[in-house]
Amino acid sequence: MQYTIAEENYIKSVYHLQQQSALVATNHLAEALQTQPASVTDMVKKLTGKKLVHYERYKGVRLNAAGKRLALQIIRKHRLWEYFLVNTLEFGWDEVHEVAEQLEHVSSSKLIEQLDRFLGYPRFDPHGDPIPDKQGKLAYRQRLPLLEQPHQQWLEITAVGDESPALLEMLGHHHIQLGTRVCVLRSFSFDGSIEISVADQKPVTISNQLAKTLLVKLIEHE
Amino acid sequence: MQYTIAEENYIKSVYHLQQQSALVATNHLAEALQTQPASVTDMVKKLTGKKLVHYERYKGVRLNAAGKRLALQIIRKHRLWEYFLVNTLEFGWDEVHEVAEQLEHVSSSKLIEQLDRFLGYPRFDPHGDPIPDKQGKLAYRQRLPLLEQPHQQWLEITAVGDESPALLEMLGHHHIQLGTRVCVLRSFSFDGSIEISVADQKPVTISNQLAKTLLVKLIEHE
DNA sequence: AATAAATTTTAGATTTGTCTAAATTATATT
DNA sequence: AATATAATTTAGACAAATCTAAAATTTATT
Repeated sequence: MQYTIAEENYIKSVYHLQQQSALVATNHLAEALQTQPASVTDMVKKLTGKKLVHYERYKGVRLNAAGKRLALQIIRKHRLWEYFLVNTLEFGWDEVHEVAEQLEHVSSSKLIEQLDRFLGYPRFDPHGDPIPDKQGKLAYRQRLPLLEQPHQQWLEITAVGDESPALLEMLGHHHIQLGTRVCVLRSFSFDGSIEISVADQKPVTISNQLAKTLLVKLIEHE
Repeated sequence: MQYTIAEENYIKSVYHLQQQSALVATNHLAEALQTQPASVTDMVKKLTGKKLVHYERYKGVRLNAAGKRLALQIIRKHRLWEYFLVNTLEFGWDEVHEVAEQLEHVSSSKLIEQLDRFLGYPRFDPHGDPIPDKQGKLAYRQRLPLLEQPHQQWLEITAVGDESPALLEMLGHHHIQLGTRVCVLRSFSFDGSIEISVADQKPVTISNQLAKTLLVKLIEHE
């Protein structure tokens, strides 16, 4: 079956909001989709009719198995396009979201399979989020807030919490990218900032806010 | 200004139909767009309001300067995507139209400029049709029906008259592609078929229909 | 437990793009 | 030139996706 762009956007939003709370509230969806709660109620009824979500009046929505499958397909397309835009067309991080938002609704399974192949079956998008494979499987990788990591332990940046130009600028300034290795040296109680080593550069201090936005994995031994 | 997908499709159709007759009839547009004449009248009025076409009741439509500019932008996107699908993602000729039809409506000037750059600024799409440049300029290349060419003259296939799987199969059989060199040896009055040399292969006979569909340019001397 | 506040749904309207059927205008035929 | 035929437009309706305002339900507060 084919779905409209509006339907696909709702399904994707429900998927993302479900990560936080199993039942998604009408107002949350409305906020995420920049629309009115009344519109959400209407659409949710339609999606219920199409057997993509489970819905109870005044309670909330959640995806059923078919909805989850669809959501993962859309997210797969979105993230593959983001990877393409950054790695093939040399877009910046912060410029890809809007465009991928449009490209994700192009429907052609051959297109997406060939794109995946061309890109070399990447498993993570430019923000470190996993790209679902053809079956909807997500690769796992630790994503722990840098802020809360033990000191004197080498870590690798695996993802970023947002995709704003402001964050990209900040990271450029500190020569930090996905894959960069860092090590927490100490934390300052005054403002919650921390001092870190970045690869083999001399130590720098980064704000609490930045340290919360950067996600890392522990480097075991190597 | 941003246009809807429906508006863009109308503009593109008017552009193509204008190649045949300066004023485009309501019924022709309806046929091309697989819709009802009444719907065409409605939309044409809207496009008139948006200052993209000139329209006179019961007479017909034609694009004005702004409409032509828009049409060329859409065609540029369509053909660049077709080129991408064939040359980068290894689609067959006959599989690209539908997908390009969707991709052409993705709106991001950066996307299309970067795609153009990545592809090496191609000037012709996989069917031999010219790709408008950023300014809407079309490269010129002869496209003469192979059927009507003088004998004993080397020719190069520059374009094909349709993009059906059937034609692609036929060309594969004869080892003919865009760029292939051919030479007309003789014509048969019985069924209008012609005998040709294909590159350095031994001569073959092709149907009148095929000879009308293949477009060529004369090879001057070389 | 009663009531106030917040959330959600319903009812009715709007816009976009389409449709059918009827009316109008242009073109072709006798 | 009159009339038949074809093409086009108008009028009125419909589905999708949205909106506002009012009603219903749930949750929080006293």
